[in-house]
Amino acid sequence: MQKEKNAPTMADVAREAGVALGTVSRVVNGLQVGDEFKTKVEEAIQRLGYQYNSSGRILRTGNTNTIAFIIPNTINPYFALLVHHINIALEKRNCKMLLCFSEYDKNRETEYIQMARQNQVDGIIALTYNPDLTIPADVPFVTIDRFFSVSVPCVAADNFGGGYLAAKKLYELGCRHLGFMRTGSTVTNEPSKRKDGFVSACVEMGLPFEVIALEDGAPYTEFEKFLSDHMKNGKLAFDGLFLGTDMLAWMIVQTLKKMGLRVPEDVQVIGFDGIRSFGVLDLVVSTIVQPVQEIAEACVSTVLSKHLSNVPSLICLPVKYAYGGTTKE
Amino acid sequence: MQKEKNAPTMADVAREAGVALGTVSRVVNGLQVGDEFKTKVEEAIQRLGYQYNSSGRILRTGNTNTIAFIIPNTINPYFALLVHHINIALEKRNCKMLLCFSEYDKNRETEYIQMARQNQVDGIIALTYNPDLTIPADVPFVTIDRFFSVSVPCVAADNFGGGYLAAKKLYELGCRHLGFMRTGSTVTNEPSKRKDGFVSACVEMGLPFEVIALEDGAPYTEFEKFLSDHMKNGKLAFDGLFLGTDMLAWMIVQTLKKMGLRVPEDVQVIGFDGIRSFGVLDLVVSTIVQPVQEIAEACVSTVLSKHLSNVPSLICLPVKYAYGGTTKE
DNA sequence: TTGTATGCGTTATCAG
DNA sequence: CTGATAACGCATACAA
Repeated sequence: MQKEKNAPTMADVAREAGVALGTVSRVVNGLQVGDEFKTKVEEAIQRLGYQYNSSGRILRTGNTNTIAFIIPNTINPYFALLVHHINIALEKRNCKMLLCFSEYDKNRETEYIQMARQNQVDGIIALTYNPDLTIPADVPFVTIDRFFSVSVPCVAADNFGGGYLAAKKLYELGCRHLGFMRTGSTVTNEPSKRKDGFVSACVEMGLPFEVIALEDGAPYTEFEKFLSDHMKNGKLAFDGLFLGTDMLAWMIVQTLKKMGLRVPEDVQVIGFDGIRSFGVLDLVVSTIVQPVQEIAEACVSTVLSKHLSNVPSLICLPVKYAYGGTTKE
Repeated sequence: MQKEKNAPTMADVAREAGVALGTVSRVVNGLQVGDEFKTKVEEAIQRLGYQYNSSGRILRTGNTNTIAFIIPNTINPYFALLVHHINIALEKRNCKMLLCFSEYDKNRETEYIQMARQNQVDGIIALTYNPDLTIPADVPFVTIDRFFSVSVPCVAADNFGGGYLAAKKLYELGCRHLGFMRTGSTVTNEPSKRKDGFVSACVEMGLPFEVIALEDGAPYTEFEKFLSDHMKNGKLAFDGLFLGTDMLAWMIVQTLKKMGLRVPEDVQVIGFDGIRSFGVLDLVVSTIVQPVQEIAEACVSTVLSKHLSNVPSLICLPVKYAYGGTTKE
């Protein structure tokens, strides 16, 4: 494009219209210009097919109106949803999104942060599990689901409340022996609190419960073993299960069915996230729904706020329960 | 960031290191520099925390190493997969991706094309259903699944072959009365050929078949009506169904089950795309798998090829059948 | 090999 | 209200 057949510049337009360079700039930026001049310039722009060059503008103003968003990938439906809503929230504010896929890779994350700074982004939003990520001090930085320090705002769903709600809901639906299963990063992060809320509710209600928490990468067979270890005479010890994510919940439902158990008749299952099949159809399982849109809004408005100093360091947004076929209703 | 506390520039580094501006540039770009000078510069860069400013470089060189990718959204799992692989293919070539979500909106598409040009991108890859999109002549442009003209390369799966394969496969698996259902854009595009391939195979095999093709946005109830119209004494007229996409296939499977039919015992179902639940688990339905990675590779290598003139105008990549639980196997 | 100087396209500050 | 001109940060052709 511009590289081959060098594109017309403001100088070209000025020459074509018979006005000064500055006047063209003023027309392009919608500043006060005499009607006569304005039309002359606009006609010249049409004739030449002029398009303004953003690098010139950025170089001069230092303003990119761009936010980098660092996320593992877009394959995971929850991440896809997040990307979607972050983009909408940014567009609303006339901002572009520089999307960076970390693929859960530590080095990629730091490279992308560097790249973002080279591109003069106005801020960075990141969802990362990297325990020792160095956060640049000179660019507004907001994280999702992961608390670094009070100087780095973190936006997250009310994970504790969600866990609490799941246990309460299972009880309401008739469950009397609960189980929690999850796989997660070794780093303590906000989603870890799902367990805490669950345990807290169980203790409060005086319900028996068990917990199995595996590290990311642990073989799924360990969950299967956990379940079969709790089978007696074709009956599972649990009548209600809460899973760390919808994905795990979905996998567990398959496993339970293979074991000859009926969901939700024999075991009720609640996941976490609020994933729908194909992104738009029914919920995959009964679940605690993350307020993705609100999370995105909070991230964007926080990262763009002029004074990061008087912004809360942890923004915790309410979740809710939704029926998705794996509970009685 | 750089906006607040203006970041160090090459001039600052040069001053700090006691060398000339050009020397710093040469060090940064990895050109031949005397060892002594080189270390002096590198130390200065460290001390100042210098990061090069990409707008300066772009303005000077005209080279962005960026490709714009225009796609409806990231919610649809197939699009998510595409984004994933396009990004990988670009990274491999040291290119960045400028991701643009059209949300199926005509105006957004043209705006994004304009934006891409303003950002001096080296090329554009687009998946669009806009019938009358104006394709800029001065920037390499590659489309996915949609043929515009011989001067605009189009990359697509072998949709005709996929439809043909689906019909053949259903026959092999014992089906003797086939049905095809799809919903799609009114614009004739590559995916439209899925039907043609299917019909072609049916005719060739002398199999009875029926086709229902609705426009995008048509209510799903029309498909339900189509199915119930073909029920006689609790039996469906079809024993094999081929659907335009995995999403539709999945929905139809739910509907069939609600109608009291067993899949695959009573009706076998094949979809198109190759979607996995949560992006990484099992296939959602038996399906014709799109070669997403190859499509992404083809798009990227085509859009980056220096001489677009001697590039094929339609790149058609082979598909394959995969079992996903909705066929007998 | 290193230093110097110019220009990429734009905005902003001055004069007129 | 408009015209001329100086930066912005960088790569590079040319001079030393």
